[in-house]
Amino acid sequence: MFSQAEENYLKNIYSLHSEVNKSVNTNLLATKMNTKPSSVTDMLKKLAVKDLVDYKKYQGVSLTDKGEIIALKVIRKHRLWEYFLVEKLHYNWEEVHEIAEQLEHIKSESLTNNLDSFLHFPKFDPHGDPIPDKNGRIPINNAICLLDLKVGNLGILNSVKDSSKSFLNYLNKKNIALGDRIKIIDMEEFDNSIHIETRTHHMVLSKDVAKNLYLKHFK
Amino acid sequence: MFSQAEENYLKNIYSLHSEVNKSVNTNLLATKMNTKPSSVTDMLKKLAVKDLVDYKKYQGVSLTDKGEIIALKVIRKHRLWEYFLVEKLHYNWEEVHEIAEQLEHIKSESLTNNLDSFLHFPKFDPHGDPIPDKNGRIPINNAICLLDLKVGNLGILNSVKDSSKSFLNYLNKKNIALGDRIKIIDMEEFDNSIHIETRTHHMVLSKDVAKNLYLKHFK
DNA sequence: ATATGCTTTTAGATATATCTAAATATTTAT
DNA sequence: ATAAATATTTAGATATATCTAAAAGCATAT
Ligand SMILES: [Mn+2]
Ligand SMILES: [Mn+2]
Ligand SMILES: [Mn+2]
Ligand SMILES: [Mn+2]
Repeated sequence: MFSQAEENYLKNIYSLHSEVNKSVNTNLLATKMNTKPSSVTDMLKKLAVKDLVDYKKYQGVSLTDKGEIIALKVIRKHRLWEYFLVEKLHYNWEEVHEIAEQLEHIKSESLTNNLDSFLHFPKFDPHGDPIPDKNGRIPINNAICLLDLKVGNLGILNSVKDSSKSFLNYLNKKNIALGDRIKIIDMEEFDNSIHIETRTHHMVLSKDVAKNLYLKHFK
Repeated sequence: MFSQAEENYLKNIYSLHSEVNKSVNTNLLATKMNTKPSSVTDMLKKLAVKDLVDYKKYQGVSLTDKGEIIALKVIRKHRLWEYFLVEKLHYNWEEVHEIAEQLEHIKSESLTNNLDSFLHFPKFDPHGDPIPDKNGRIPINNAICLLDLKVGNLGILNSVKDSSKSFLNYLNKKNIALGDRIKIIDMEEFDNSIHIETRTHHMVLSKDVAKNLYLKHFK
């Protein structure tokens, strides 16, 4: 039905849209997808013709209902496969995103749903991201970015925004994992670095790390 | 490393080669791959440049060692995924080939080997075809085509050559499955149809059916 | 309100994988 | 041995997805 390239555009438009909450612009999408703005423009025209995105020259792009349905299906497959890789094949959380980038494009509704059932309908992937159900519904996730908390707040690490090997290996090295209790000891105005306390350690995280950590149940 | 198109050519050259036991010709490959002879010629040139096939104009094609290694990896993945789909996701044997056509192109050696281990290193796929191990070794399978047996011979259905939905649904309807005992009651010279007896039924199979059935342990 | 710079689009090129139609080589039959 | 039939390749076209370089639109700062 849709090519891998098209599916990747839809997926990335979806995820940028949920970050910026307004129509996504060409350069941002190009950066995110590691391609050139001119390539993005070409593809957006094509997706617009297929009624998958709303796109007007120079005005940015957003998904149509039809486009969002496709995006959510790809995201559902991506996260289900990641869960499979960790739970059944014993991969670590830093190894699975790359492989799931391929598996997310396998076309078979029945495969997706049978996999879901085999895994007992998991609600979250190994990075804490919610898995859309077969109707495209996602549990709302009110986790808050570590950067937006205040000194003294306490929370449980709920999810990571960056699923790259390099970021997750950094967390591994620092012994930080999903579910960890994190307390904010201090925030440095100058560089937005954050001094935190976990159950076992004290450490200072840079802004670039903190912006990818999302917490829940804080107070 | 290699595109899906290239992998599909290598796989099909491999399987035709093991059928005809001489270099594979353009038209045969075109028919098998549902494409045109001119497309085949184009691709063979490309594969020859990459040293994956030996190809001389008008002389047919065969795999180089390098090409055979790739082909066996694709076949290994295809059959492991088929086994997974049947054993873990409870698909029927007629449903899995199509999905495996996609899964066979996922690129990750570790995924293939972890899947193999998760499945406890199966030796045969749901159609009775041998699964190459991680070194590309295949258990030799001396099953014999039903067409090549004689009246009075007795055997166990070992594998099917055609894994298409339509053929396997035909076998389902006739209540024929791998492992069934089959005895040859009569062979009709005129149209090569074969009268067989299973544990429960008598039936007549056409030549087109019989040529896709392979038996073992006959006498 | 206009010039400057940033963003976006267009024009034209490249690479892959296909196709149809025409040309050429090989095989087979007379 | 030649002609006819068949198989294969070439030439030229199409579709997708990308790129670079140049042109055009938009935002904003003086
Ligand atoms: Mn991921
Ligand atoms: Mn992808
Ligand atoms: Mn198969
Ligand atoms: Mn394939």
